[in-house]
Amino acid sequence: MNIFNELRASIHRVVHSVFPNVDEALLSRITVEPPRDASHGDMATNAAMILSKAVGKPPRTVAEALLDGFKKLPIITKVEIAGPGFINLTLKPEAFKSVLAHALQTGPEKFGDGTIGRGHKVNVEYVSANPTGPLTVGHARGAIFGDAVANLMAKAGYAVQKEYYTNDAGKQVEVLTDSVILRIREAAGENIGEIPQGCYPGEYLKDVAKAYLEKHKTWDDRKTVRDFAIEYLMNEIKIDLGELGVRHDIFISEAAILASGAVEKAMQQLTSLGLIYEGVLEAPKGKTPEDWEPREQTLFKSTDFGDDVDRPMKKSDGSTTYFANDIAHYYHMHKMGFDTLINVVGADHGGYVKRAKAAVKAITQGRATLDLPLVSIVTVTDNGQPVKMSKRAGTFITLRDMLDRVGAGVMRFIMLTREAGQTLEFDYAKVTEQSKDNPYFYVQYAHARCCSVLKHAREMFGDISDASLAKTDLSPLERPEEMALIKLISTWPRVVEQAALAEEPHRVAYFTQDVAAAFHGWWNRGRDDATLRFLIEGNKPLSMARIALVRGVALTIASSLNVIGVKPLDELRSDVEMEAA
RNA sequence: GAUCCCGUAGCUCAACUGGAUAGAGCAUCUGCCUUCUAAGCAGAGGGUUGCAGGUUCAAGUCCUGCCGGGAUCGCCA
Repeated sequence: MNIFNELRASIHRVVHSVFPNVDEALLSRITVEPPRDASHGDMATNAAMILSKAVGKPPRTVAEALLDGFKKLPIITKVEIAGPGFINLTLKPEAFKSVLAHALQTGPEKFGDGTIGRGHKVNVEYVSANPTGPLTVGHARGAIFGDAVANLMAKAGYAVQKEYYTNDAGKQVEVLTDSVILRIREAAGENIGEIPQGCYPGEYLKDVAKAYLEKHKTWDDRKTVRDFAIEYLMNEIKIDLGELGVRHDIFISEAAILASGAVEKAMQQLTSLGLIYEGVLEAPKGKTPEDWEPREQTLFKSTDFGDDVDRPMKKSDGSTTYFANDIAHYYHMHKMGFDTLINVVGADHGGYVKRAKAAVKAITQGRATLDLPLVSIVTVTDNGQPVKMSKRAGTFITLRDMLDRVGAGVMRFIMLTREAGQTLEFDYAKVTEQSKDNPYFYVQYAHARCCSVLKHAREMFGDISDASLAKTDLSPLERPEEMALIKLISTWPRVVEQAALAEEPHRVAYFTQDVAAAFHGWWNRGRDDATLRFLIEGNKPLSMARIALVRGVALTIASSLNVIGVKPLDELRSDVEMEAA
């Protein structure tokens, strides 16, 4: 139930009846949104300004013409023309209250569910870290972001698949194999001296070696070592992700893609489209690599699709480049029925975006689109001081370190309080502080307060199940604080839609804070003004209506936390770990 | 040299993909609160949105050119 969309449809109907000649394209530019300034009413539409040119009249005149039609809409009580030609609409309070009733009926799981996705299949690929070591906090941010985007799109009505693409082929796993063999020899008593340059120095590989020796006697077969190491490390990765609450639907292996001949098929497809040729690339200008020499190689004509230079498909040793393999992978996903592909990558992949998008466009002949949201780095501090890196892992702070320190809930929430493209400072002291300055705590506190009120309410009035609250008469709710909350709650379905379209889960985190802030504000008013308390003895109708609203706040917070992947807490006590999950 | 990301209050960040007077929190200042709804409350000041042009009814948002920070630049993914 999304009153914004409903009202938008009504307004489009009115516009169409007044100006029958207006075409669909123009109509689609007409928006209905809540104005920033609440004194401008509940909703504002730009219809008159959009239509002005096509109709050939100034905006305010167009607005006049639309006025009567808007006034006749049943949920509208007031229509005003304002500013350059905005039409401000005031809605009946019942319109918003019906959303609250609907929320109580549907519950936290379903409230806010949208239909814009129309069951369209979307593949979201994220994390996809190489199985060469433990996940870092950087991976954690990508994992959390990707997971939230996937949840968000699923809630907006898309059929979402969460994918982990395992880069288990290529040079890095060979380096891994060398490094593990070294550690195995070390574990077997050999003196290996310093870890040579180019090998992974991390001590976690000692564990791999030890586990290997428990199962195998020799290590002269590289494939056995490699397969063992990959499986071992992938398993570790899955354990970490599991504790973070991230569970992928599907793991696709690069080695399997290669073995299946998918790369050859993709190459054939591109060749038949006339997009593969043998040629020589120019050296990059400015900074020429020292060992640069012109070389003829197999190139993909990505410049036809918006890229800056054509890209090589084969390495000098004849094997395919990672880019060629990725194209095969994307093509594979497309053939599995996904024509919206989202691939969450680190900000260091910025230079990769154009060519990847070009490739998908080319090989699917425009039938599929690829989005590559870039996730920036995380700097970890404790009280402003840089946090030491884990020795075990080598040079990174691991996801595990952070998980042990603050828990999954804090990580998931805090990492979504910043736009993905912005670097994020994550301060251990700040994010675990129990004060209103910590957004995680602030939101959980609001939810816990709601639960506390509901507990008292149950003692006072008995049955306050969602089913019975959904039938409660909400007409006693008329204070500004109450209406503000009701209106805020009713925007949740719209937030889901907008955030999903923009692929920006941070908006959900902000929304959650807005709801919490409004609720805390209402609560605080009750300290000074006893008539604003939730449970008023001797006034059951008002109390019940307020209980319904409190429950509505709680389930809206729960619903939005659900998208973020955070478990809402029913109570906070200082002697209890904030992280209950 | 090229490409991409970023630049908003003293600080950390928002701003509903072009809407009205650019908003929160922290910090600062001024009041209030000895309560049972602990982890405070209410209010105030604070801005040429890096700079300069352009597009239009309307620009933090789109285009062009600069300035500054970061990332990347054939055989790592």
